[in-house]
Amino acid sequence: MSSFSEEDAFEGAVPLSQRAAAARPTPYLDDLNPAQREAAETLEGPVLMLAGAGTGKTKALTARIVHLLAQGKARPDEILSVTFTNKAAREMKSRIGRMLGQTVEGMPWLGTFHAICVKLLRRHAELVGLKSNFTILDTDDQQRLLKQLIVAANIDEKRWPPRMLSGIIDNWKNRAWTPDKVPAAEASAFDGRAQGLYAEYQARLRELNAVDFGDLLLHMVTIFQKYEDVLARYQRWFKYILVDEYQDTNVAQYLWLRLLAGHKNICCVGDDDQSIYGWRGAEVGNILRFEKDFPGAVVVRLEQNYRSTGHILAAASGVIAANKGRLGKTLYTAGEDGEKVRLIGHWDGEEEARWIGEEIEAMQGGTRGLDPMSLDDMAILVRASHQMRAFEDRFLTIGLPYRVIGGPRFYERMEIRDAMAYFRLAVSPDDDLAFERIVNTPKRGLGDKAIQTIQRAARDNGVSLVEGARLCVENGLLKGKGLKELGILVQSLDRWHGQVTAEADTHVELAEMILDESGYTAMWQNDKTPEAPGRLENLKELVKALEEFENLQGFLEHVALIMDNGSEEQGAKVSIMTLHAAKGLEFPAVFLPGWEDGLFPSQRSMDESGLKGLEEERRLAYVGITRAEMLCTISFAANRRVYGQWQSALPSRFIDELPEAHVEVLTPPGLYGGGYGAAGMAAASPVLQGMAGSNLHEKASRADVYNSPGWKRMQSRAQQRPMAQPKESRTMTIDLEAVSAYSVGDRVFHQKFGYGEVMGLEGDKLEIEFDKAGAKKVVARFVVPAAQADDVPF
DNA sequence: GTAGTTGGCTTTTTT
DNA sequence: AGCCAACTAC
Repeated sequence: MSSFSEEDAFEGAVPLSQRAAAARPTPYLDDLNPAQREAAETLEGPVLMLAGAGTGKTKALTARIVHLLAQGKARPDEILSVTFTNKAAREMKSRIGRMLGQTVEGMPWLGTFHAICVKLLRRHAELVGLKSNFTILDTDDQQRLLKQLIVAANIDEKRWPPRMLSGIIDNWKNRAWTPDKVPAAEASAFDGRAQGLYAEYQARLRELNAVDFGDLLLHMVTIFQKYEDVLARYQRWFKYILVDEYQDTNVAQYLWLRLLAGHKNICCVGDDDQSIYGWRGAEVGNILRFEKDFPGAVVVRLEQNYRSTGHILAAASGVIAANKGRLGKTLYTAGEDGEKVRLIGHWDGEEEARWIGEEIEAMQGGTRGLDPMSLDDMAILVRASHQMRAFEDRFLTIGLPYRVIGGPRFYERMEIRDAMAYFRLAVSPDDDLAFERIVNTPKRGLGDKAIQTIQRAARDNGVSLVEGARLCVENGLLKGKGLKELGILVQSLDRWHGQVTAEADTHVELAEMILDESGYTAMWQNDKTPEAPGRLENLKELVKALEEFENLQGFLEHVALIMDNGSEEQGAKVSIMTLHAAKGLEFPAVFLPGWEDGLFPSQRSMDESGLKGLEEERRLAYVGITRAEMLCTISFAANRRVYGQWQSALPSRFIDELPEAHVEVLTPPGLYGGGYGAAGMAAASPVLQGMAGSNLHEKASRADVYNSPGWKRMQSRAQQRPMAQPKESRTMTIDLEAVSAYSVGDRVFHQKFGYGEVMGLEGDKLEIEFDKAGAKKVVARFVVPAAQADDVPF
């Protein structure tokens, strides 16, 4: 064994790390600050590590694990170390590996709650009526199953959509309520039928030998509560427990941890100020209650921030201070104050995107007075994903490379899920959900009626759908094309299953064969839609990913839990993502657009959760600001199109909570008269309502912003830097005229698509047949008459 | 059984 | 506005 072997540690042989470190017994503790060091060294008893943003908690956490190992307190497989995401687990693994100077194969219990629960549940599945080879359903499978139950129960699925039911059930599972434990107070949910449907759903899952994500934890909690011997065994086994992002734990996870920890050595790491997942069941209360739950707990505060400048930290602290019921931390930095947080207001969302685009280009070129910065070092963090669109549109037109983080995941794409369904069926022919998914994909002439026939045959005979299909074929219960095709499908499934078992070919070849013989690849090859080539590409990637696994089973096992994104693209790009997706990340320069009341804080959040919701939004603001290392720019727009309707809004109340001393106001008076914050806007707004976009400067109201240092600085800068204002008003004029400016037959030029001819007019959009790029509908202001193409600055 | 059309909904997201 | 799901017309 080449790695840190379990036997070595167990037999008492001195591990390499320890031998090499004989002179300095704990080199991994050397560069920790006192708080980090205390967190890493307090091994016995409950410890709460309150780690503010950017205070090096992962460093402390990894040092703690290394310390445990080096001190011989536990073997690598006796440490339970839980994270929320696979990414976090991976990072932790690689950091421990780096610290130890070797790979960490001996830490089988470092992983996500779900991954660890799968491992445990496979061992004890029979205790909750499952077989150990149960399948894990994702959200999509779950909802389709619920829909079937809703339809079967004769419930109007319009009024009571499956989505809602799945939400209710997830919620209950998050609180560790099995169907029989749902409190009476909740009985009215879903027209009073949720509880019954929940019970039915669980029964159906058991029939299918399947679990959903929530079940992974729920079943384990059930087992631990019911079978003391099983629990005791794991309590003894896990000598030390570590939990990352403790503020994000839900009730089920909390119970799971408490059961496993007993009253022993548990170290929870988290930050109550960064709890932003309340809406999916996270209980901030868990971290707030820690000292009560674990008497004698040592609380260590990590407050020295290594990420952000003084002004940025002060601004973030100022905002979060408005929240009640915090454990309380004071972040400080030994570094410089740096630039103040910049604040700017815009006329509308498009202008905001335009301005940010220009700022990014300026920063990239070093024109902002700072050193040139890579696009990789900049990020735009938005509250809701639909806000990304404005930036994508804008960046596409100016040719600024960007990447969207967190969009639809690779394994959630339709073609991948279809392919996976085929693989699942090949491995386990009784996977009914997979069968339903692909039985008519590609089209085999098997519609609703045929599927009902198959289902009836299966149900009547108490067999799986594949067997039901076989019966239908044998007894000629279907007709024509469908019958023939179904016969072929059943035969193919038999053959593939045979090969999985026989392992005659490699699984990669088998996978290719399945996709080929099923006609699935051909389906996309014959598809003329623009996304078809991409889908084929994804399928290739899927097959490539298979190579890293021993066999199909192993692959399916992993994929259910590890929903990673596809390959990383090359080249420097600006990142665009939601605030939620940004947690845990950091960037030298961060843009925080859309700080308007109703959007951020989100109206919905406040309506649904009141003060609690508002406070979570505020934590989100805190998370956003603390992502920035050097430069943080907050912006808002007076007008924005929401669901197709123009709406005006006031600046976010969080803007008023920013401590003035740490903010520089950039708002150009041409656009906004007011000082900053809601008060200023309220005054400026009526004026703005009446403006058509052309004469913005004349109508702007005067206010104290003219006297602010920020404005003075702006003015002095206006000459060095082509600022938004004069250029914008010109572009806006083009906007308004654009619709009428073209007629059918005009030759036009588009930044990205090149030259083309106008074929039609549609609102503010033009239908253009581009010479190279083909037919497209393009917003009129993105094109110019072909004759002017050379001298229009985009 | 499929293709085009209309109507409702719209935060955040990991596993 | 834009997306998805369900419905209606072939």
